[in-house]
Order: sequence, then C-alpha cells, then structure tokens
Amino acid sequence: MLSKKSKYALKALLILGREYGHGPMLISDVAQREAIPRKFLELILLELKNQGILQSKKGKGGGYQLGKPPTGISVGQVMRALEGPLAPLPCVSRTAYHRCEECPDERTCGIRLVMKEVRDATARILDSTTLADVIKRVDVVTQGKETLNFSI
Amino acid sequence: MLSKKSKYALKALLILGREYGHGPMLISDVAQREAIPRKFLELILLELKNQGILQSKKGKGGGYQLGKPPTGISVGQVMRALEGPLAPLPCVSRTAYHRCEECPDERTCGIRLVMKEVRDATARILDSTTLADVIKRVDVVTQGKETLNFSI
DNA sequence: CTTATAGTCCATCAATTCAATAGGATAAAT
DNA sequence: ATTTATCCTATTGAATTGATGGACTATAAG
Repeated sequence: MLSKKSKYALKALLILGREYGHGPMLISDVAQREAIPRKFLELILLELKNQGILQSKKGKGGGYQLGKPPTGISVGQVMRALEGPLAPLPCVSRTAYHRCEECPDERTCGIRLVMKEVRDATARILDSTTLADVIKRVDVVTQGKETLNFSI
Repeated sequence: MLSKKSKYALKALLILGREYGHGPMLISDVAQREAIPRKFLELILLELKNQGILQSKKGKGGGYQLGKPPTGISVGQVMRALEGPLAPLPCVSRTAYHRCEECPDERTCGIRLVMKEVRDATARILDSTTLADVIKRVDVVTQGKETLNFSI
C-alpha cells in the first residue's frame, strides 16, 4: 500500500505542477488545498527538495516550485525518492540492487523470477508517467465530467 | 517490499508444491530446508490453512500439504491471503475495494489513475502465475545451469 | 488407554516504521 | 530590525514486523 507520505507528496507535486511557471507557492497553501497536515508536508517537501525534485526560496515571496517542468518528473522518480526502490525484492531492483541475504542461489530462485516481472511492469508504468501526464489525464476526465453535467 | 512472511510462505508453498501427492510434510522439515524460524513458519502455515490454501493433519504421520494441486494455486492468491489486496490504494482494489477517506472525488484523482494501472499490471502477473508455473520455470533454469556445467 | 507425535492457539517481545507534532535555526525581503 | 518562510532536529504514540514460549488438542500406534 502506498504510504500517506507518498500520497501527500504526489498530491502536492500535482498542484505545483499546475502552478509551474507562476513562481513559488507556500507550503501552507498546498497543505490547505489538499488537507495535508502542514508540518508533515514540510518534511516531505524538504525531502523532495534534497532529492532534487523541488526548488525552494526562503523569506517573503518564497515557497516551493518544481525543479524541472512537470514533463520532466516521473511518478517513479518521486516514489523512489521517498520510498526507495520500486522492486518488491532488493535482488530485482535495477536502481538499488543488492542480493537477499537468505537466498542461497539467486539464479534459481522462483520468487525472484516472478517478482522481477512485477518490478519491470511497475517500473514501466511509473517511469513513463510524468506529472504532466497525470495532470493532463485528470483534465480530460474533469472536462468530460463537466460536459456531461452541462448536457443534462 | 515483500515481507519476510510472504517470502517464507512462498518458499514453503513451492516445497509443498514439489511434494504434492506424496502425503503431508512436517513443519520442521520445511523450516529446516529453507532456514525459516520454525515457530514463525508455524503461524504462517496455519494462516494459509485457514485461508483454504493448505490442508493439515495432526498427530503421527501428520503435517501440511497443498489443498489443491500446484496448478490451482496462484501467487496472487497467496499474497492476498497474507498481505491483503495487491492494489497500492484501496480505491483501485478489485477484491477489496473501498474508497480513500481523504479523497474528495475518486473519478478525478490522478494518483488513482496511475495506481490503477499498477494494480492491473501486478494482478495480471501474479494471478496468472501458479505455483506449478514457478516450479517449472525454476526447473528449466536449474536444468540449463547443470547442463552448462556438464558441458564445460 | 497410554504415550508419543504434531498441529492449534494465545500471549508476549523487541525493533522498526509510520504519521504527526514541536520548536528553534537560518535565510531573505521590506 | 522585523517579518516571513523554509530548514533542521528531536520527540511522540500507534501500528506493524519478525520472532519466541508455552499450554492445549487431535491422532496414530502400541
């Protein structure tokens, strides 16, 4: 299950993605808009900044903004930054491989064979989906919904 | 990351899968073969039994065996039995759907859109892979390895 | 019917992780 | 200098994870 931390992070990044190009945004504003505990969000955004995903500015007129355009930040990148490797086993991670201590022979481990497939499928999706993609898809759905409401 | 519980469970089930048709096997034997803490494995096998995946017999000549042939037990089924839904969000689970409390509108949630893809991809793999499939794949690899060693 | 065998069940444990909060330090703008 | 806002460290309570101990129950064999 996705942690609240990651959920909050993605929500925040989607907001900052929509705001991209309009200067920095306050933690408090993001927190309020998404009903995220302010102090908790502070930690999350700080971490994302230290991972190079966000930029920040202190003092008046300060706040947070994306470090790159939303087309350049993938969901996979965000989740790895906060939760570590996407892979269900360390021995099938591409970005953070290390062997399972208890595994006598990696090549003949059946669990590994299956989990490798899962990790590849997951990475294929999350690494190819950018914040911009998500925003666009939400807009399409939202648009569709509103049109539907109007037509009633 | 896969919990040790699930890892132990799958290892045990793969052993029991190979042994299928030869009567019950002792917890202690399974534990020893895979270097799993005996008491911990006891809990796991009991849970798998209560979930209908395993059968047990008490007393002398007793032990555990698969409740169905290894072709009839999928990895997805095992993981759901022990860890709950495969889905990264409750709102994208098919087998255990319930909405995210904090989500104002499910239809327009971008995170949901992405995570639904992940859950579908994961479920497609894990639900279509049976214990028998895993065993067979391991045998193919093992066979290949041994042949390779012989040919040197 | 007694005994050895082997799973069942309950309770507890330490260590870690998760979610959240608190408060002072630091940097920047007016 | 003061206000604003992020930065950083520490702490907390609750839940989860991984593991262990011991008493109880069912069964087969003698």
